[in-house]
Amino acid sequence: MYKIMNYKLLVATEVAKAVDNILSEEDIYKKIERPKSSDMGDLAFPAFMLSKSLKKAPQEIAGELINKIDTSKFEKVEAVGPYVNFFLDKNSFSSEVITNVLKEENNYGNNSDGENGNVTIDMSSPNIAKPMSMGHLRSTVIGNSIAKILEKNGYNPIKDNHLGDWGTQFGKLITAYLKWGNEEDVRRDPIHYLVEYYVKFHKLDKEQPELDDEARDWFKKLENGNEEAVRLWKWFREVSLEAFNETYKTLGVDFDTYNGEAFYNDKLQEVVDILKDDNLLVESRGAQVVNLDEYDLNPALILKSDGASLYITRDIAAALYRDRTYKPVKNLYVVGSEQTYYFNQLKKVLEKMNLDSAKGVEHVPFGLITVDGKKLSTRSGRIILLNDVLNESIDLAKKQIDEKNPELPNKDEVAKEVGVGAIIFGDLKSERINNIDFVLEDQLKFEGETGPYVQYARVRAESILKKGHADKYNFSDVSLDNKQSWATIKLIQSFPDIVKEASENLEPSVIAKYSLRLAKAFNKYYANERILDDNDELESRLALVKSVSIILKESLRLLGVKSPDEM
RNA sequence: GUCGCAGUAGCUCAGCUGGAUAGAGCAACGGUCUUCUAAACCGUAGGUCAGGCGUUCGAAUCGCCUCUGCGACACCA
Repeated sequence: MYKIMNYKLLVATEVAKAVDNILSEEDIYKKIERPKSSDMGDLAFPAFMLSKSLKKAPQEIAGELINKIDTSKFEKVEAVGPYVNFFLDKNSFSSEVITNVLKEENNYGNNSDGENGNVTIDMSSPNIAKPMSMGHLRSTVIGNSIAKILEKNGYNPIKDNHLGDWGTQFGKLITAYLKWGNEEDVRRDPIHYLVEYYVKFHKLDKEQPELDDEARDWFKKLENGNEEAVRLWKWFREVSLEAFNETYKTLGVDFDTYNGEAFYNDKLQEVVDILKDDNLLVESRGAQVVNLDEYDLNPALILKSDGASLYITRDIAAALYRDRTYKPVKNLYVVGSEQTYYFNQLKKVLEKMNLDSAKGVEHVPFGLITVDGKKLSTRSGRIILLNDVLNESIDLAKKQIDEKNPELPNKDEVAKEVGVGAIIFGDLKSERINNIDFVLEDQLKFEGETGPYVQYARVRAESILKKGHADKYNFSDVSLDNKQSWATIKLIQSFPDIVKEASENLEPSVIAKYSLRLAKAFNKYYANERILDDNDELESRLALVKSVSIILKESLRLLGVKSPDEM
């Protein structure tokens, strides 16, 4: 593989030599920083830490250092106050970076840190017979992006949709359906009608408590494998999943497994047995619990006092199953931050069980979505339907296309890519832990720091490449030596670091923010430089444009956002 | 009450895990399309980094305290 030069290391080596190794190369390397402004150079060494051992002012040290440092490998080295600023050789740096990108193409930035280790990702997890809301969007889109980021870092992600497809609500649903339901309606619009029945049930059961008895009875039948109950359950599950898959298709997300809660039904007894054998299970207030006092946590309830299992029982079964099936190096749960406490408990229980993958269990929390500062809930009717938001965004994108580029061939396809891209990007661009107070107009923005902004930057790049017949060049001799392109090139060079950072922090926003920076730098370049001018550097400029296009597309791909060639 | 997360421009957020004059986008105001797609670019204005104390040569960043908001605190998921 083409090995790109590590410029930071180069600086560290030169500084270490110049200070006669008073500080180790490693220590210096860690302290090297990137100046905010490019007229202060490309890399800088702050001389503060030398002032104690040399007993001199850092300004003085910086001034002396520039005379000792071998400057031949740099364009310029200068002392500014307490800093030694290094200016890289633009020509060779640019040439090296761009040649590398064009060679690697969308593999640029790949690394093998993950050593092909399996990573299970518990994500999305909508409830059967309920609509997907904006809350599900977050888990889906964050999980999807993390999977792609991990893959680029050499891991093998396994996306598991942990469907909410079991529980007492199915007793209610079956009861309601048999009383008021209609097969044709459910076929036509499953979620809509199933929710309607469910809501009706909840309205009436206050005055008709016999409904609850009936529901309980149906759930019991379902658990015991009653044919009618199982048939209906399977059917509800199937039609719901079809509706979900429609949404997933729109979002461009797929899964490796759909092991919902029901999948673990026959695996719960073993969990209880194992906990008993390990003497971890104790009785408390009539329930079976795992004590977690030593971690300052409340006990984890494994079985209710009536003997029924709980959510954590299934999660333990799931962790056990994943442990055996995949031997994961990480087992991630992309679930809202309100469940942090719960996941602390889960992890500790798994550790007490000595599960190999317990150390790799990690909750990947994200902030709450609220409306007017209040939590969403199906019951209160404060809910935002994901499909509605996506459709509105797609419609708006369509309008924009009709206005700005009416001749565009595949308008509907592009409107979808832009509209959906705006929603996904909007969700991923800020740190996932931040809460989001939902305002529709905020979501439907296509200008400024948005997905469409990044898409548009690449569209411009593609347009130039087409007009300049870029495919006839082989870009063998790239040389760019001007100020306009410099910011863009430095960003391109940093992409592999960004990919690592995103992976280490499990943070898609790192990629999103990077893509904005690159798009912005490119737009600026585009505005100030005539790329298609026929002169010496034409080929090199096209090579740069091509590199930008490759990386913008790859960045968006890592976020799960499509990148149209025209818009 | 205890624990967790957060508090940076009118609004939404960055600030590279301690460094140079705190940065973007939106909104406001002004400028730029006979030339590569104006979903863009340029400019103006906007700050007690919630408050306090401490560590340090140096703090928006680390520690402690206070205030404010949100969330979680065993038979829901």
